[in-house]
Amino acid sequence: MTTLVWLRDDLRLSDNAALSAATDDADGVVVLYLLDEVSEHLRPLGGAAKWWLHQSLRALEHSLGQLGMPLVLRRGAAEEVIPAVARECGADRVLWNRRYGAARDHDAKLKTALRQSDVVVRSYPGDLLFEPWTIATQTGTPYQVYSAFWRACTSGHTPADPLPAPKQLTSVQRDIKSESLDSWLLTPANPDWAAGIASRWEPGESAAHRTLDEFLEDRVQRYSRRDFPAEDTGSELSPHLRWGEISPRQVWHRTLLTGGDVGMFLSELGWREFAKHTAFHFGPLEQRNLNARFDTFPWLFERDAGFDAWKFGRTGFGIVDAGMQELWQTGFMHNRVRMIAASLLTKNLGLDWRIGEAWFWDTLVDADEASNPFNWQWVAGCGADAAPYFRIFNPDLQQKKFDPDGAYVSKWAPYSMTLPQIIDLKATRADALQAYHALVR
DNA sequence: CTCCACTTTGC
DNA sequence: CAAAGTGGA
Repeated sequence: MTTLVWLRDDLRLSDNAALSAATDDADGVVVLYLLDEVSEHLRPLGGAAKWWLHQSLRALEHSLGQLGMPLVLRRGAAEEVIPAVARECGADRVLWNRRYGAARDHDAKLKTALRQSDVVVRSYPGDLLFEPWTIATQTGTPYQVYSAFWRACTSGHTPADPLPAPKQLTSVQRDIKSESLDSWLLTPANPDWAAGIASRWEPGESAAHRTLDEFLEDRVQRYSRRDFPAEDTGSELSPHLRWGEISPRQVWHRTLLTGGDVGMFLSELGWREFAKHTAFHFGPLEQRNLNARFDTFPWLFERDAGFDAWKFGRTGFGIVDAGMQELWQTGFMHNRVRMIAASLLTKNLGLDWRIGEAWFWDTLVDADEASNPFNWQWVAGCGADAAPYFRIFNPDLQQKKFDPDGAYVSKWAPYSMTLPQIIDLKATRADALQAYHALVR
């Protein structure tokens, strides 16, 4: 028996069910990563995500290499390339870990096609704590409210124990054709805008675990201060989770082992879970409003001067400008600052949330198919939330509250203090309230 | 059916 | 302290 393991959003060796299942194969294993930029309905990766992917594949190549296992790189449509590679290496078994977004239609089709040509196909739990179909209300419908969702997850379910990394894998004897990672041009060359990203982040499985260790050693106990962006209490795990360099099950169990006041952190893992379950049931989330009532909402869809100012942190609202600079320079923005920046775009500038979501998609190293549009919709008011339409952040007040000594603003956008504010908060707030009110009336 | 609870915020 | 609508048991 020869096994093809197809890695996707699971660029790790430990807690990788598909990879572990291949260890019993003595004839040989082929491990493949496929860059699929042609299949329909797959969202093209943003620039920052591509940068991360490149580094993460390098790290994966290295750790597989220590097991004597090459990483085969291919490009093309999964429905063509996977069967072709299976034929090339004489694989009679193909294994992968599940995806829960738009790609799962392709996976399902491929599974059927491979089985028709007598290839054994098995899929395993992917990058979630719980399979989406196992969490439902008493009437069997998906949850639409976070608190009830998370309550249901945490009472009555326990995430599976993580699997250890395989100790050995038998590589197939023959040479399987592989493309060169550099030829994919995932990292920018001219100009190299990724320097700031590279100095903040280290992709790869071992860095992911180091990041978790450092967080659990100390910052997790200050996590109640997570709303203060200058205090660096975040876990910094989001991009590692995005690429599956670490699994949420590993994070969950290691965190509980640490003990202490970890509930608040775990519930952030819960938000990630909720976004992904919501995308599974109702996605894709990046185009349609979850709440269809908002389909007639008069958001502007113009990438105008206001949008340009927002993009590059020149709005004159310090905390927003600082966040946008942090994003542009390092591929990341603090969670609360994301909410404030998104609120300014959707409520005060009156722009369509999809415009802001697309910018985040291109610039965030943790840009996630579910979390990113889910959270934008939450702020815009059309998402999975029973909150009132009049929840509009005031960036000046938010700054006073969460960056009281101005440390965050002076770190990222000290120039902002002298800029004029591009809109009048009071007037635009009133406009937004009126538009939202017209919708619910 | 009724009742609780809701990543709130701004004033 | 009020703004308000609804998911979920």
